[in-house]
Amino acid sequence: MLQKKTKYAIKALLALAREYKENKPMKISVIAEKEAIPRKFLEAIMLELRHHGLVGSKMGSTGGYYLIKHPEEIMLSNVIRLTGGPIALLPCVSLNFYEPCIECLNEEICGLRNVILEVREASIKILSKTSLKDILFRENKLSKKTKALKTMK
Amino acid sequence: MLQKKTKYAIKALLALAREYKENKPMKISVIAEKEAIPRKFLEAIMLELRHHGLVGSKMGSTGGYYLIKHPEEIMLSNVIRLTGGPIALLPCVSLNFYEPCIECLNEEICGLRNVILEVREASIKILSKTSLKDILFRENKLSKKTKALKTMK
DNA sequence: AAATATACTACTATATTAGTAGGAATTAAA
DNA sequence: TTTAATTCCTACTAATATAGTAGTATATTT
Ligand code: FES
Ligand code: FES
Repeated sequence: MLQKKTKYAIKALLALAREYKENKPMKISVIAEKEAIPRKFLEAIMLELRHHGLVGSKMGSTGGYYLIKHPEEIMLSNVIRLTGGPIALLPCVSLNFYEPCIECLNEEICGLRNVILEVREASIKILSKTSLKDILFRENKLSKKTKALKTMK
Repeated sequence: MLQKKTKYAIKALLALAREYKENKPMKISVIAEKEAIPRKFLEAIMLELRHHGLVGSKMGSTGGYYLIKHPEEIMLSNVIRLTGGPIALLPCVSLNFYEPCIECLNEEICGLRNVILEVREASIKILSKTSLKDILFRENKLSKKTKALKTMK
């Protein structure tokens, strides 16, 4: 499971992406309210995202956060990894959180690892081609669909 | 990430599967040593697997555990779920550990959920078609392959 | 009866996650 | 230049989950 931190980060970035054209900073308090994220916690998360170069910030009374890259350049796999979420199901197949399996003497011939590797590849394939923009696009598509369904009733 | 408990469970079941033809019980102490699993912990895990009907047991001096189903009938997705490991990356897309996302007012139009759903489906697809027997088969294939590579040198 | 297994309950220790408190530094506007 | 509003940063705390252990009861074979 992804941590809440990761989920909050994604939602916060989506909030920024929705108003990206203007590229003016959005306040933490605004993001927090829009996305229902604990304010202080979000503060810590945004700071971390800035340290990783995903967002920029402006201090002072007209300050806030803004995306540094374009919404179509920020991939889900990226955000997950930056916020500390391993995608792999086992440490022995994780690129960024690798640890050997002490019980398995030989990784190369481990059948379990081999399957889990396949799962990771399938997951990464999706997550690394899905950008913030793609998610917003899905949002639109989904809300149109449900609206259409409702009028049909 | 999968819990150690889940990984241990899979490895223990694989140990039973390797000698399945005989279908005679294998002692916890033997499994624990073969797979390098803490003995007492494995005891608790095997007990749980038995309660879930995956293995049977025999008490007494010639006792131990044995598979109840055939190795090709026990799917990885099954073991993961029984030992408490959610496969989904978010609770809102988990079949067995479902919880609504309080911050997302409407699940149906949540773009993030939509992507994570796809990831889950891709993972399940692999995990639910891979049985213990399949893993053993991979083991064989992999060890033949690495052997061949070594002789080439 | 002795030896040897599993069955079961109830802990403990450790690590991780989620979140908070409080103040320093910065900026803009009055 | 003061004030208000914001991010920046360090250092906590609380809650939860994971990993693993202890000890004893119960069953089975010899
Ligand atoms: S090497 Fe990781 S499960 Fe075997
Ligand atoms: S409903 Fe779960 S992330 Fe939106």
